[in-house]
Amino acid sequence: MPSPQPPAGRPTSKDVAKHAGVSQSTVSLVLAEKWRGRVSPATVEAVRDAASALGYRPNSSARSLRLGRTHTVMLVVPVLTSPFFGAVHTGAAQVAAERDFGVVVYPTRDGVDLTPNPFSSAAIDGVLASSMAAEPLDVLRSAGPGTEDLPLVMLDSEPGRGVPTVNDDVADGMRTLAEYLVGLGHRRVARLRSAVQTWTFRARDTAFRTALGPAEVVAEAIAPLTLEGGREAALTLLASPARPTVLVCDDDLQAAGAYKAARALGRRVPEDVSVTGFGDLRYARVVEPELTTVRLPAVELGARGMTALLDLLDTGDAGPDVVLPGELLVRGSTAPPASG
Amino acid sequence: MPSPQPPAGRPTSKDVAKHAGVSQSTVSLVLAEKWRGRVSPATVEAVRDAASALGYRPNSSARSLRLGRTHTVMLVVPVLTSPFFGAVHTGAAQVAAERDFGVVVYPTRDGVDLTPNPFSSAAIDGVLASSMAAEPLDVLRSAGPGTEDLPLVMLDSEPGRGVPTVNDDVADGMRTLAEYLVGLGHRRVARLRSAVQTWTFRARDTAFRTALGPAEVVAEAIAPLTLEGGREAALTLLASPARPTVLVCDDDLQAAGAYKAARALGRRVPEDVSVTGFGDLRYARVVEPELTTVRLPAVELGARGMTALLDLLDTGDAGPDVVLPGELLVRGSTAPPASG
DNA sequence: CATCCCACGTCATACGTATGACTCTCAGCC
DNA sequence: GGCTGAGAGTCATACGTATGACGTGGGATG
Repeated sequence: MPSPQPPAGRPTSKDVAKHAGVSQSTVSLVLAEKWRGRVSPATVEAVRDAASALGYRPNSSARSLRLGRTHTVMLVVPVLTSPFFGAVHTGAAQVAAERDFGVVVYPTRDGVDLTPNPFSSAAIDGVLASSMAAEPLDVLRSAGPGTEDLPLVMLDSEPGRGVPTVNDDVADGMRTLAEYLVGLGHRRVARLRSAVQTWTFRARDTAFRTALGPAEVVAEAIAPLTLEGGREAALTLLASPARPTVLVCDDDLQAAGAYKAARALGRRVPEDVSVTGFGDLRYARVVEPELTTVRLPAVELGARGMTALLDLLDTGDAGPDVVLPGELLVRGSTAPPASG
Repeated sequence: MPSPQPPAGRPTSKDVAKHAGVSQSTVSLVLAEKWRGRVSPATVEAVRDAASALGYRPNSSARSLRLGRTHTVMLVVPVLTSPFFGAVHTGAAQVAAERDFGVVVYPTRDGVDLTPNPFSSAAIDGVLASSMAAEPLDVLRSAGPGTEDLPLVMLDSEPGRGVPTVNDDVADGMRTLAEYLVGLGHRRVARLRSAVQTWTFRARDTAFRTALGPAEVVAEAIAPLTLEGGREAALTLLASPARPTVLVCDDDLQAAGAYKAARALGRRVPEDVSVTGFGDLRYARVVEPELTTVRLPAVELGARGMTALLDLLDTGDAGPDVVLPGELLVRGSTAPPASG
C-alpha cells in the first residue's frame, strides 16, 4: 500500500498520526515517553512503527518554540586555534552532547571581544564564557538589551561576583612551581608575562610572587602569547644585567620562543638558564629539552563548566564554584642554577 | 507613563505593536525591512522606537518555524584540538557570522566517526563536513532517516561524487616538495604516512610517488599523527638498511616526533638527514631547526567551504568545486644529502 | 458623480509541537 | 440498574513570527 506523499517535505507528527491511525496528540505523548496510563502498549507500538517507517524526526524549531528551550548553548572563547581552547571545547561539547545539547562557538577576535550582538541569529539558552580581555560581565551585559538575563557560567574568571565560575587552580600551580624553583636553588627570576591581562593571568602573577620566599623577580617583560612574542621578549630578559637564572613564562608557546632566544644568545637550556611554561600545551613536549610546565586540565575545565551551565538551566542552580587542581610537570628544561 | 509588564518574559512583537499603537503585522513588516510602499515613514520610526525601548529581540525559534530555516549549520571535524581544524573552524565561523549564521561543531571522536544520530537535538540547515576515516557520504547517509537530503559540502574529500567539495591542492604541494628534494640531490626517500587513510592522504601519497622521478621510496611506515607516533616510526625508518637521506612525513607533528628519533640516534637534522612535514601547523616553527613543510590554507579552507555551503542554501548552487593552492615553505630542516 | 487607484494598514492563518482539559467506553460494585 | 472510576484517547489551544489576502479613506480622473 504505497502512501503518496504530496507535500514531499519532512514528515510531521501529523503524518505519523495519520499513518498510525491515531491523533497527533497521541504521537506526541508516545514520543515524549509520557504515555504511562494514557496510551495502551499496542498503540504505543503502532506509533513507534509509523514514526520509524516514515523516518520522522521532530522539528526542533517547533519544539523550541513550544517549550521555550532551544537546547543550544553558546561557548565564548578566544579564537579556537589555541590548543587550550580547543580542548576546552572538546570537554564542553562532549558533556553537552550527552545531555542532548548543541554547542555553538562564538570566537572573540584575539581578545578584542564581542561584536555588538552575537546573539542575533543564534537561539541560545545560556552562555559558557571563557575569560576575555575586557570584563566579561560588562561585555555580555552590553551585548544588547534582552541579554541581561541569559544564564551564564564563566571559566577562568574571578569568583564571587554573582556569576558561577569554574576555574583552574592557577594560583596553586604557580605556588608549587615557585617552591620547586626555589628548592633548586634559584634566587634571581625573570618573568615573561602575558600581554592580555585577564583575571587568571593576574592571579598567576600574584600567586607566584607571593610564593617566591628568598628569591625575587629581577627582570620582567610583557609579550603576547606567541612564539615571536616570547622570543623577542626573552632576548631582552636573558641579556638583563641582573643575570636571572630562570625564565618563568605565562605560556608554553612563549616558552618555546624563549628557547629560540636562548639559542640565539648561545645559552643552553637548562645548563645555562632554566625555562618554564604554563599550560602543558602540545608544544611543551615538542621542544627539546621538553618543557617543565604546569598542566591545566583544559578538557575537564570545559566539561565541568558545561555541567554547571546545564545544571543551572535545569535546576536553577549551578552548584558551588569549582576549582580544578593543576599539576607541576618537571621535565628537562629546569636544573639548578649554574654555580657561576 | 510606566507600562506594567505582567508576563515579565521577553517582549514579543505583539508587545512592540501595542507599545507603538499598531498591529503585530506592521511590526513584523517594519523589522523585516519589507515596508516599502506599505507603511508610512512616521509609523516606521514609531515601531523602531518602541522596539528598541522594549529591548525587543525576535524569537528565533518562532522565526525558524515560520521560515523553515534555522540559520545554523553544523561543522563536522575531527577533534578540535588539532590546530588545523581549529583554523578551519575559525574561517568557517567568520564567514557564517557575516551572513548571520551560527555554527555548531560536531567533533568526530578521533576518526571513529559519527555516533548514530548527531542531528537529534540540533536544528540544522546544512552540513560542512571535513574528511573522515570512513566514507563520509555513507556515514552521513546512515545518520538516520531524514538526513539524506541535508545540504552538504565536503572539505578535503574526493571531488566528482555528486557533492560539492572544497580542497587543498595537496597533490600540487606534494609534487613541488618532491621536485625540490630531488633537486637537492636526494635519491633515497623514507616516507612516514598517516595511519588514518582518508582521501586527502591517499592523494598526497600518490602525487608524491608520481613526482619522484629519479628518486625512490626506500622505506615506509605508517603512524598516527602524533608526536609519539612519529617518533617511534621514525626510529625504525632512520635505522633502515636502505639508508634514506630524507624523511618525508604526512604531518608536522609527526615530523616533530621524527626530530626526537633523530636526536636519539645521534643523527643531526638536516646535516645527517633531512626531514619535511606537511601542513605548516604551529609546531613547524617551534622545532629547531624550523621545519620545511607545505603550507595548507586552513582558515581559507573553512571560509570557502562555508561560503559554498551558504551559497548552496541560498541559491541551490554551491558553485564549482574549489581547489586552494598550497605553498612549499623551505626552512632549516632540509639540505643536500651528506656526500657519504 | 461614479470609478479607479494608491497609500497605509490590519486580519487571519500557518508553521509543528506539547499539554491541560475534556470525552467516551466499559468493568466493577452496591 | 445506576454510579464511580479508571483506562484510552482526542480536542483545542498556545508558543511568536511572517505574509498573502483583504479593508479603508481620500484624491485624481473621465
